[in-house]
Amino acid sequence: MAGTSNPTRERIISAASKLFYSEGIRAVSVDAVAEKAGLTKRTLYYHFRSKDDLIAAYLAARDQPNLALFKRWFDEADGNLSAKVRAIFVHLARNAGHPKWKGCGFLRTSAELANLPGHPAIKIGAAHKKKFEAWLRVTFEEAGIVGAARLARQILLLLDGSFAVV
Amino acid sequence: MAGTSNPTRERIISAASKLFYSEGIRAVSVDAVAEKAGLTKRTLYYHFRSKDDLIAAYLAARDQPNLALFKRWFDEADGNLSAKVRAIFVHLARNAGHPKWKGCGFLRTSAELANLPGHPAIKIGAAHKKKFEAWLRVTFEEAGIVGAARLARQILLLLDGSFAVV
DNA sequence: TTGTGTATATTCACTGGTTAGTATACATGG
DNA sequence: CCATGTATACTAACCAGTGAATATACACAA
Repeated sequence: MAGTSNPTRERIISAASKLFYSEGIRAVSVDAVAEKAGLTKRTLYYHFRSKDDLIAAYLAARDQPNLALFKRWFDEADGNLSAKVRAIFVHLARNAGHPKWKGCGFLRTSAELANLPGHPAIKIGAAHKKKFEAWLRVTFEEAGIVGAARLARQILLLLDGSFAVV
Repeated sequence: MAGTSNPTRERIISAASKLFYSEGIRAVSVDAVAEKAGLTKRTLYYHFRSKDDLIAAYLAARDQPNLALFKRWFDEADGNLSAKVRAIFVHLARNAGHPKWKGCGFLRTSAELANLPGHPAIKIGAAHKKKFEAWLRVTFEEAGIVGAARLARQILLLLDGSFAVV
């Protein structure tokens, strides 16, 4: 049931994650994911109904860790609120210098699936963004910032811009 | 020779433009482009060496008109420099409301081709961005803005953020 | 004017390879 | 014996790119 961590399933998601992120979703075949995970495509299809399901699971698995990472960057930064927000961008810039950096997985996925507006993966990406924006807004509100919602929105805009590659 | 406008070639690019932008590059087959252009795939391959060539031509064809549009939005806006910059974002926001809006074609293309770093289309996209940033910088410099380059860079960042979909 | 050659442009039919997804059988532990 | 999980081997579709033939147009010689 929900929450039951299935090691095989997680191994598949982990393999998919690496391949989908570095190569792109449409460029990676289900066979390639299965091979990377060390099992057969048929086994993969036992754990996932379809490739679309796998894509959705890939993004869903990135959701929490990604948010947690951002929050950690924020929390662990010294200084006032402004410095903490800046810390997120600084860390991001550092990551972007890494050769494996390929931009935001959520943004890239939604770019690839732009012709499938109802795709579950796109909904997951949108929800991810909304969660982060909401967290920012609440954080600003608790700090007594006026126009917290507006500021959160602007920061998200800048963040998406930073995420853009090329 | 260069500059010789070939109507068939342009018809193909026009068809490719519509399909690539609305559906995504990898989701659109060469056959589909040929059919949309009202000719055979083989004819398409007479005018373009490969699909990659066609992709590059698609982006190259978007380069000048896109820049011209942004400049026009800027030039035709009333008010001071700040208002003129804001006009770009206002127009963009209006476009983004249109149902056909799918974000920035250059960004989306480079997202789809992220696994092919040397692809000519990616270079065209990068050059497009650089051109616009350079134009912004020169415009700011002529207006006597201090830190024109820095400001141009920041605006581009915001712009990319605005372009992001989802 | 007529015939002929040549470059441009277009088509039909095909190949070789890849892909998402499946039918079926085999294992293994409770 | 049965549920869970895994593998082999397949299908049906799709797709980028090609070989070979054909049509059109224009230049130039007879």
